[in-house]
Amino acid sequence: MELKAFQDYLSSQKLKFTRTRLMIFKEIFSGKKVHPNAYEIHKRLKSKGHEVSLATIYRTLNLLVKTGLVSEIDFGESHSHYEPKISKATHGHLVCLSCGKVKEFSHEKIQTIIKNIGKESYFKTDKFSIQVFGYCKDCQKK
Amino acid sequence: MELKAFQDYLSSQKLKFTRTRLMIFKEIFSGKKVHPNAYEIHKRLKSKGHEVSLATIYRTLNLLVKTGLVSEIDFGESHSHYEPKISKATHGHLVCLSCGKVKEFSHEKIQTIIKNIGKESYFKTDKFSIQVFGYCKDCQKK
DNA sequence: TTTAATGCAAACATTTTGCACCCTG
DNA sequence: CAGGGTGCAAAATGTTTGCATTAAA
Repeated sequence: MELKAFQDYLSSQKLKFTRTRLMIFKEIFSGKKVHPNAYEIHKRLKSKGHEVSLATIYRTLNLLVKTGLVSEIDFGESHSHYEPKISKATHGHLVCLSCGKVKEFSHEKIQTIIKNIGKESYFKTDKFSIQVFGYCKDCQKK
Repeated sequence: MELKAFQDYLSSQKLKFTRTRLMIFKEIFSGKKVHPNAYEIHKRLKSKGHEVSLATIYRTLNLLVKTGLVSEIDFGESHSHYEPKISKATHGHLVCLSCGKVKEFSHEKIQTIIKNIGKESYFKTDKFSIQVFGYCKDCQKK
């Protein structure tokens, strides 16, 4: 599982597996379908009585992104959000322009198409991100 | 053409069509396949002898985005890039992780697929963006 | 006990804003 | 000439970094 991979990465780099890193890791891999930003992680940990500085949260997030276990995503705001890269199938996000809610979707066909587009341009595709902006079911009513 | 649309928007909002706004507009719609950020626009204008403050550039960019004539795009950096929304066909970007070069691609099939994904979720799609990251032909050689 | 991790505050980078003065309509 | 536009500097945001202290291994 992912925690093991994180620990392995840390020891391979002679880095330390600390309580703080574990808490941040858990907060992202908590299973809830959320895409927290650094501040939200900070807030959630605080509400559980864990005072972790924002600086450390940013440092750990960068570490997790480097390991490849976490993706940094952009919802058109001025800050980044983070999500576990558990689902092997690449997925995109439906972002509601009214309430900000985010819903994931996945579609293998798109993945195939994009790989082919890359090939046509002699471009070696590493990863891709799709953000779809619009209005969710609830907000359309208003 | 787009300049007319910009002028119409300005007068409809009782805003003014100034020399500065025209220069910024031209810099984005210059026809070159570039996706400048605010600072690059500033630099390019300066090199032509036009001293425009960054604040004004940002204000004008926000205005152009609001009119719908310009799109704000994100290449995974800490700042936004801007491009004219001329091409009716939605397109994505191939962003080289090594040299930063950006190449556009378009694919109607993806557009159709995404519209359908929206429908399945009762999500009213407004716009979407696809960024593909990888390595361009030249950088693969290194 | 050695080396990395953390918190804090300061530094940074990008973008926005308040205000005095300037220019367009 | 009235009301919006602009430049400037300061503020606001989000993120990173230097350094002294703390804690893994």
